[in-house]
Amino acid sequence: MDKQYYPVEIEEKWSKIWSEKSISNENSKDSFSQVIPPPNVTGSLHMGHSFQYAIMDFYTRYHHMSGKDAYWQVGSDHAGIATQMVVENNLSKKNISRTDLGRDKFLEEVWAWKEYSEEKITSQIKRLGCTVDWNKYRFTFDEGCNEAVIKAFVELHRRDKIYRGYRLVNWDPSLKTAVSDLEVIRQEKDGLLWHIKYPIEGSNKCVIVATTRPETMFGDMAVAVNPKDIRYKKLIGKNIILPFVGRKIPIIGDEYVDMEFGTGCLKITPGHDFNDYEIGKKHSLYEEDGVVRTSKEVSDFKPINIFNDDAWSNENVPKPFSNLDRFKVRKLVLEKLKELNLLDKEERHPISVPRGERSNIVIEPKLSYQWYVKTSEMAAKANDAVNNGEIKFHPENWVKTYFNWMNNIEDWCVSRQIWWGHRIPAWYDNNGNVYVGHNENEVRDFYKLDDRKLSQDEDVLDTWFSSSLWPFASLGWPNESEDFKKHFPTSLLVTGFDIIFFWVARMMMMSIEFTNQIPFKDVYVTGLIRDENGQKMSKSKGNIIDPLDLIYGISQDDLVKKRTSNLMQEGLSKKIEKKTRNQFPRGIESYGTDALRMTFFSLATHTKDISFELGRLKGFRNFCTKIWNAARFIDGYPNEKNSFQAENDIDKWIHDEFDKTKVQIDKNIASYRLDFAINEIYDFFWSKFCDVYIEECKKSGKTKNLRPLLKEILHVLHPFAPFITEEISELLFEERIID
RNA sequence: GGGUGAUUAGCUCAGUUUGGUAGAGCAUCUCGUUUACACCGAGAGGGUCGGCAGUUCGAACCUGUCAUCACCCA
Repeated sequence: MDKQYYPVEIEEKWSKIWSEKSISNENSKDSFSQVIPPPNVTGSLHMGHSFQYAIMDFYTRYHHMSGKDAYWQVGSDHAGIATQMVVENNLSKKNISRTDLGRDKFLEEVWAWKEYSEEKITSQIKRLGCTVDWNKYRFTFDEGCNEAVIKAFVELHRRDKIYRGYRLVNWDPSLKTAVSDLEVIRQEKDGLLWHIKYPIEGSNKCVIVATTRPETMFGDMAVAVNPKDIRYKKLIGKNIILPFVGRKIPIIGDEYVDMEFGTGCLKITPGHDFNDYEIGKKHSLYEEDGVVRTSKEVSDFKPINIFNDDAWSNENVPKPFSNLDRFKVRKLVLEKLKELNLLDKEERHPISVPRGERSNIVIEPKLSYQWYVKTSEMAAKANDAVNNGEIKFHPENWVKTYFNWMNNIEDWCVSRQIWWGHRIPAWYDNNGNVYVGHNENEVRDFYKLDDRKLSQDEDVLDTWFSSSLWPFASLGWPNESEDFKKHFPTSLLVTGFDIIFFWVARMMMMSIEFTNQIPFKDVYVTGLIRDENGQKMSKSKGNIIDPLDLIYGISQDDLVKKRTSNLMQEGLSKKIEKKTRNQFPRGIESYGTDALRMTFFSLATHTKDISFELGRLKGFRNFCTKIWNAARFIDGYPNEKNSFQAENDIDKWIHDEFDKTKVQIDKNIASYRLDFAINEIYDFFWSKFCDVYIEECKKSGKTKNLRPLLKEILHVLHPFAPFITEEISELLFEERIID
């Protein structure tokens, strides 16, 4: 054995071996299975991935070693909007837009990018030593997944659980697509509340409405007051003449109006606000010849839309306000209102601004046709599975979060107006009739259509739609594959709390819908890896650490270069460089994968935010070195015995301690407390095996049990630190632990 | 507005389910290089467990309340 422990050499050797073979106990009837949360093909893997993969790999190795047929499905995610944005950004550097290329050419670019990113990601997963079978690799946009997606969509449609509707959606004006409510991030901000005078028809009086969005006044269809409000009660039924537009809009009474808020008068803009939409619908507002009326027929409801796809004002907005960006419209409206003395006052008011998760642009509610999945019935079944204990969350507390959302779940908007993704299997004829089917021929057949011209829906599906099928689609569904039969439902899902709604809940709904089975039994919910100050790691904060840099080490200059290249904001560069040089005066040392892995386990506590601190990593590298040196010491003694046999009190003591440790570790593993488990083995190995037992053996000279005991310990240690244990096993015992 | 979580040694965190002398890693200090390991060994210092009140013989842990911070939903 080398005098020094060089993790990098050892790890490269074993990760290559493991990437070229798969482990399985094919003959075992007992299956342990899990699917990887497929990483997005948007770039490379970060700390969060490595963290979760360490846990998944731990459980795969552990269950494999206990004789189960352990299977870990590997793959990656096409990540619709995210990937399309990356490719668009790359193209924009060459001054090419996606519309310049057209749909087909653009998709070729995305596929090329996918190959590039996929290569990077898979090589990283391999380098981490993950025990997956690369022959079974899947991609959420491969042929099989496409088949699954189409089948799921068509089935849902034929079961009346998917529909096309015209309503208000969260519209991202920069990406020009609808997004789901989950993809909208709300940002608290200091804003202003404007009080605007609206003249009452046939009088010289006004009502004053308070609004945070004066630019939407061109879409106003009513002013609402609370019918209990004695100030305004008598105005109900009268009309307002909308400034600039001249539209006559009614004053309506609705309990929804908060009398305490603002002036107690609410302008109703059903085309551009979700609450207003509901009120507008309730009163069935519609415009006719410049007059807005209410109706008893919901079908009469017709909101007015004042913006185009890019959130510029459209032809429903009079000059000079038309054809302007929404924020310019606001500015101009306020100016003109002031001129007309219709702006009563403005006051400070905290507002929450909805922004696109990906684009970070302000989301504009917009009326459009979209496809929706009906969720209530599916959600109820998923909830049953949690309530009756079929699916368990670890830590248990996360069920609260789960139910918090599931009990208020809304229909899921699944259509996206982008190009990269599963095309919606719907066709339209020239009369606007919609037909859903597996392909055009099947559609004609199913609907018994003549040879009328059909054109397919241009839209694609939300990425999470395909992700929601992943646990069974990746195993072969809708085909009755061997993997599906043997490994579904899966045993365990390891994922972050941030995607419980996006992913976990939706997998549960879809799985029960299509397989009649739960997708997984245990959900191991992990926290999110933050920097040493608990801050989210992000490019713009300049605090990102690449897991590979912890494994290999990196010089200060290279780290600075990595953190400051490709920054969106130029000015940040100097600040980040200074901070980085301060924090890492000598760059980052090489710690190795085993040390990183064990650090992750020790951090896998029950908290949401996990601060990653190098001190912890250093401690586990020291531990690896300790293991190496202990093995090297023991290697100095001849192999005299194949199994441990206690010959004296200290032998009995250590084996007793070892047994106790194993019991604790098994318990901790079963209850998903790898932080406890790693502490157990750490303490046993260092404080008991090394500090006491080896020292006593040295003194007494009774060293025959050292080798056999080490061998036993290596097996327990292996899922925690696979590389070093496998290397030592080979060097000392000429045996593989995992084979 | 509704919800969840956090607050413990200089730093990063366990410990709270089943109340009973406060733990780990890193950092610090002292001593040690006689043959596994200085990424080491022997030892040491360091915390009135966010504040207040209560239950109890006894509270980091249970109850109430306040404060600060973070996140989620509307």
